[in-house]
Amino acid sequence: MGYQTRQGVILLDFLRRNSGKHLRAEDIARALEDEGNAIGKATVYRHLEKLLEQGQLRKFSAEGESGACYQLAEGCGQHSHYHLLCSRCGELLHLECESVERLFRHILQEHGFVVSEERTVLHGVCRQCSGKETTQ
Amino acid sequence: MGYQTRQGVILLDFLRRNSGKHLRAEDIARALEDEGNAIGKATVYRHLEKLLEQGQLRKFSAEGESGACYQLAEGCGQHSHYHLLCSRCGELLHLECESVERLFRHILQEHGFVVSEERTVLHGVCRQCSGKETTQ
DNA sequence: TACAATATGAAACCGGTTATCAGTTTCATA
DNA sequence: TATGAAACTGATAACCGGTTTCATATTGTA
Repeated sequence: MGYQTRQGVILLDFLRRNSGKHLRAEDIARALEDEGNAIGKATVYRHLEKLLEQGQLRKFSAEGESGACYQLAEGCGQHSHYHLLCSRCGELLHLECESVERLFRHILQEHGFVVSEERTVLHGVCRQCSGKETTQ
Repeated sequence: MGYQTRQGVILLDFLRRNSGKHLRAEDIARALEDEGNAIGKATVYRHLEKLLEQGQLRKFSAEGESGACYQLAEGCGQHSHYHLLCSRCGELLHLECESVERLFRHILQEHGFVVSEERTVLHGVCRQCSGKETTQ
């Protein structure tokens, strides 16, 4: 269950070379095509799905934008930290905070749910953006 | 700007009778049809949109969920609730928990980030699934 | 009542994502 | 090497939540 394939390698390599960016499936497919390593759309989605299941990838949907964004979850050092995604500017912030850990422990103990810090992204608006015009 | 219409009344009445539930547009349309008060899909969406603008309704659109769900915002004293998504079984759980609210307040005060409970989903593994074989 | 403003709903459309399925690739074994 | 079963691929079609269109119907006021 899990052969190594040309496409899988190409895709993972691409994600690594572009870690830090927010990639939409569509963009990935097109970029690979431009590089001369076209991979079928369906295959791209399948690999992204697999990486998600393995927790190697994060998926989130930016407000207003159509379609989900993906970002490799690798690295991310030793200390546990949490992710905050600003819906306005798209910035993914890292948060190290004892309170978050405490909450997740609480949810585990009181509600029986194991929160995966790797996969979880808190959505909202960052300090800079909430300072600006709150339009809309 | 804003005639009172049969459909508007029916929809709001339905929402009131079902406040507390998570309603997806699709479900609303079907339920009304079953009650013999069918309203066109487009009209349902239009009314939901209007209620949202007026702040009478809250919309939860989170990844992992298929389609947005709506809930009347009336009362205001009402508890917020949060979403837990189990990566194993795909179940979307609703959590009402003072601790979560406290954390979000903390993140706002200490880290300047406004967390959107509407869009945030905590990913992880639910009680049932973590009981079973941890396979994979 | 008359009529302009507004609302309705069937159907077409949209764009991201998923399912289908015949053909291809991988890899352990012979 | 050669084989074959399991796994993977990819073009395409289907799906799905949501939006737009537009001819028709309803509302409220003058």
